[in-house]
Amino acid sequence: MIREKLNEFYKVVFEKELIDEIVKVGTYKKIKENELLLDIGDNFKHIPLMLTGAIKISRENKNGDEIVLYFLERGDTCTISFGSGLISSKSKVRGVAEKESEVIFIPVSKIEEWMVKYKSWRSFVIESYNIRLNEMLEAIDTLAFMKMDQRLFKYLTDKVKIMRDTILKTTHQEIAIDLNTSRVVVSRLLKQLENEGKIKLYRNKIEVIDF
Amino acid sequence: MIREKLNEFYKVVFEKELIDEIVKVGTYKKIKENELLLDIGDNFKHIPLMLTGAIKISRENKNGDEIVLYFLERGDTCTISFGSGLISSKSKVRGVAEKESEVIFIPVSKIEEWMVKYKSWRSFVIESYNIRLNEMLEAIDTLAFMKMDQRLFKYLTDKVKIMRDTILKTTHQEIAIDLNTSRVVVSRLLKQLENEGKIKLYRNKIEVIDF
DNA sequence: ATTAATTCGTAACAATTGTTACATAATTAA
DNA sequence: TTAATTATGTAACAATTGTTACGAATTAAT
Repeated sequence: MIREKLNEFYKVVFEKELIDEIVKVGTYKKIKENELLLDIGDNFKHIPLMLTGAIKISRENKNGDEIVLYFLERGDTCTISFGSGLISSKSKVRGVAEKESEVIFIPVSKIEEWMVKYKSWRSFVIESYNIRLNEMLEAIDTLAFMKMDQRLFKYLTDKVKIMRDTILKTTHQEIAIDLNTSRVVVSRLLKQLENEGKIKLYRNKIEVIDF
Repeated sequence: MIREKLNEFYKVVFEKELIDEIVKVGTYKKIKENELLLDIGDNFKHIPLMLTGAIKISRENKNGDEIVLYFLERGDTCTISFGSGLISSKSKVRGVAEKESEVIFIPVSKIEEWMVKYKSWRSFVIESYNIRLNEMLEAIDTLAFMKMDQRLFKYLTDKVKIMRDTILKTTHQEIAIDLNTSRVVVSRLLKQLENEGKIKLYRNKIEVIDF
């Protein structure tokens, strides 16, 4: 079962023997919408390989303020500091399923083991890190250079791509939390975007027109 | 010469054989203050191992707006996406020497080669990525959760640590660029910090009192 | 059906940040 | 020395973002 899923989503990358190993030690899991995969401070013994769905990765400070960093998608893995060697490190981010998702969990100990044995795994881990770093850079660009109206529209269009649906089921309050602003600000800017013809507003629902 | 420098700054980490290899293929270089190490878009064939000094890592968007991400220090390396396998990737950040620095440059091709052969190198690369990711998370926290006055003070105290000097030689304009704001805003907030007794202002010079 | 809770809209105002403009002081160049 | 350049201080105002408050519409609960 894991083998089929892996072949469907990762076959271009991994060697036959590596897939055998993944099948042996990996555990397949279905994650329900809004389910918490990992929280800040959890020290994780497994890293997830995404098969289907989408995971929202966010960050929270001590005051409880939150901000969404990026989304994980098919083929992604969340290798944000799995620690190396003996140190099993603690998660710095939160991951919540944005919709029902399928994931294979790999024990952290295997990451380094396989890095020695399999070139494809080595590339995969490094590539994952690079992708993660680029996502972080994009988040930084967004925060540093964009105003709230642009950030909001980017948030909406990003989510449309992730959800593969131009109709987003969400509330202004939820968006406000994800962008670390207030509901009133979101409502105001959404109304503005609607007046510009870029979106249409409904209760619990936003249709993104122009993306 | 490289061997001595390596032993001085990295001996706790690397195996004897690895150090031999670094000595063989690495090139030692002294970087002058304000010298550009790597620019955005450069595709780099070498990664730097920092020995002494400090490198300011920043990001720029298409409009030319800039923002400082973090500083590299002794023992650090800048492995922001060195690419894996065949793809030699382009730099997404800019690195400028904040003061005179010593660096050993390693050909990118060796990174993966040594990851197979040396456990210590494997740990080093992974650790570097993790450190980098954490720096990026800190940058994100700063941008997402702090107001400009706090960001400014953090900037000053971070720089004091890096420069190992409570007197910073800089101008308001320079700070404004690093924080992606305007000179007037920086002057205003600096004056405020001075009134709070946290800093003292001079021409081309800021003394940080409380850090 | 009535009540309660949730969601959204909007006004009014506050706080923060950005911009323009200009004056003064210090430094550098001619 | 004089003139030009650079760095800083500050006022006045604009734009953006955040907060409080409240009403209306919709949905959920009793």
